[in-house]
Amino acid sequence: MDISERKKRILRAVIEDYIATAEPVGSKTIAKHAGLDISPATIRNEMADLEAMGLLEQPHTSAGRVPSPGGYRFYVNELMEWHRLSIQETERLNAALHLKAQELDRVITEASRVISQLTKYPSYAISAGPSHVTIRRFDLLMVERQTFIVVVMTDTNLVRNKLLRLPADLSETQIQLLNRLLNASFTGLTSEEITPELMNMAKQTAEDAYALLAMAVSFAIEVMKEQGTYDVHLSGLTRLLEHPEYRDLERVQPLLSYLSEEKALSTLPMPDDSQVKIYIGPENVAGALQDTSVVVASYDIGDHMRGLIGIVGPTRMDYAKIAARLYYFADGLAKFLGPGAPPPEH
Amino acid sequence: MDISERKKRILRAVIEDYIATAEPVGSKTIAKHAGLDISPATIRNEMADLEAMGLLEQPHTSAGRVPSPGGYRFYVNELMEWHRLSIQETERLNAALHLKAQELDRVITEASRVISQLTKYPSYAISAGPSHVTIRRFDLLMVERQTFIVVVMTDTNLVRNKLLRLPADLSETQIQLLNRLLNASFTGLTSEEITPELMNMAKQTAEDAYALLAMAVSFAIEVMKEQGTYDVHLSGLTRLLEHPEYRDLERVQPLLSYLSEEKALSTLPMPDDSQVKIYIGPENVAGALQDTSVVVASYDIGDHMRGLIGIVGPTRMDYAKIAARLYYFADGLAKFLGPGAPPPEH
DNA sequence: GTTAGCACTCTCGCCCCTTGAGTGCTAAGC
DNA sequence: GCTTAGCACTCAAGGGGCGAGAGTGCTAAC
Repeated sequence: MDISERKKRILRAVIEDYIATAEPVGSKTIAKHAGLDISPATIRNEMADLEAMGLLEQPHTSAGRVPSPGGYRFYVNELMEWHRLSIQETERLNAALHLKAQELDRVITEASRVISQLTKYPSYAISAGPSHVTIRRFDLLMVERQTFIVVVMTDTNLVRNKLLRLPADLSETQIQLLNRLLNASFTGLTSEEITPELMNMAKQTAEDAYALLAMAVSFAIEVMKEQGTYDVHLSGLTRLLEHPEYRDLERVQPLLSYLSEEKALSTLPMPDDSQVKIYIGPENVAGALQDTSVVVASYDIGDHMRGLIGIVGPTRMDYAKIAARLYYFADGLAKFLGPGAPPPEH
Repeated sequence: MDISERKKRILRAVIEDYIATAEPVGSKTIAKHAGLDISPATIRNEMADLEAMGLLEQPHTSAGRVPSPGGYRFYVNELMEWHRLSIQETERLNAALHLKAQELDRVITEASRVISQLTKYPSYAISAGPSHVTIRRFDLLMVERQTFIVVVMTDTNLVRNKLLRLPADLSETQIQLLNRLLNASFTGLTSEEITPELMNMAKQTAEDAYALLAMAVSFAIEVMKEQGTYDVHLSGLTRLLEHPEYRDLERVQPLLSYLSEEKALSTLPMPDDSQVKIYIGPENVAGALQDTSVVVASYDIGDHMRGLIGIVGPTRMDYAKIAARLYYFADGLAKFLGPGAPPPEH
């Protein structure tokens, strides 16, 4: 976009003032801004130009100017200085990152809660599993007659178990045999690779105990599928109400309802490249997000797994600060969960 | 309370009309009620009496009457006819109860979601674990050098596992020994009964492998503790906004914020006797619930475990219908999860 | 190209008025 | 002595009018 230096400075002043106050910004306010030695009238002319370019908007004739989504976009792309976290801020974030070593989904939940608290916006967190999980190891345990435990471990080091009951009396030897069969035939395969033919072959070998084997395998498939799917979590929904743009019930309700729907969460932006992405107003696909912005950071947690953590808020938000915090936080999470991470403590 | 038959009929008419319309009820409206052949003037006199008794209230001088919390209480205790579910309703509830056989906490979540949908109020569900869980069985599996899986099964038939890494090279024989030791010494004990002395004794026996044993035991304790604690879940928070009493943001916000706090959920009513309990307005202890009512049903799910499922809404609610639905639903959940329940399907 | 001046526009808050619903009281009726 | 018609009174809600204030666009001078 071809735009004079002065216009840029004015645009930036308008946006930053509006971010801070939530009130339309007039020419006089900008004129008072240090560093800009021009009269309100000149600024008015410039602002009219900026409006014509689609970077500013007027709520009504006699109000000040407000940034348009396009204006925010231009600001984010070209004008914004990436916020440098203060020492206090990094300390707060570090403290928040001291999550207890727990199951992955607990970490996700907790991270989301914390980010929501720090940013004052609702936050969502997603852990996207790897696309190709395989089972690394099976263990079949007999608890008592007709009661068994199957334990599977994936190549992503996840261990899951299930209690099985079935009306079949099997000997210890049969169990051991079955165990060996499972480990020989069904490890290292993705769920798609476990075909009916394969199952049939197994049936030949372990006729008596086939029911148990089938249950163990279908549990394994379930675990692999579960790993591959997204796990989304949302926190701090009602923080929306703390922001002036949502003082009006008519305006919040659709957004609240949208965000409380489980399935809606999966329509939230989920970028799979870069580190911090910003979606401003109509850049969002979901209809209910047309007046909101989403800032989301993604991070690598090793083993082909990725995580996302983001926030949802009004288009008027301090993108610089929010993006910096998310970036830092995601980075911390990556270190905490990622490839080189230390084993969980006890 | 000593109160004439006619007053009762008027009170009931007021309450039921108010429940249906959410508007203060005037004497004329009541007079038109079939079955009451008295003039508005007489009704006005009676209503003034009912107000003096604290059963009705007037929002302002020239408005109709509105039930007070005490009025609702009297209605619930003495006037209300328990709603009989229609065939359609039981069918809807039955359909909703067809939950997939899954982990307990998934069932809880799902049940809460469904009840919220059916009642149009936010719903909470709690599974209260038994107070004395013990471990029934340990299994220690070696995955590879320095990597182990510990599997524990409680007397409530819950199976949990954890992946352990520790810098100790143990032989298969050692593992088996440890396994036997664990099963001999640490099964059948509650977490309190696992004393430092007991641990010390174990240390003597299994010196080399003590670190692994200690980790297995502390995991077991963790699992027992987890079982004993409450697990609370809330669904459909934003449904509050669908009700006219919450059209005002000032009024909803505190309630929404209260209910979105994780820890606040544990201050929700959790009766441990009877089957359906109703808490009206100020009968709730929590400050944020002074203007809301809570209806909660409890049910037995065997093994000394209990579940609760309840809803939160304005004091103006159709107690008869809501209570009947919760009762039916809780009953269904008890059958589904309870002592005589069939084993999970596959 | 910049700026002072000015008329114009539009929102917001305020006051006032009307309307309508509902009450309590009084006096008459059964 | 209870019931009821009649009536004056009260109060919330909605609508119109008005002034203040903020900000604009245009014009003309610098």
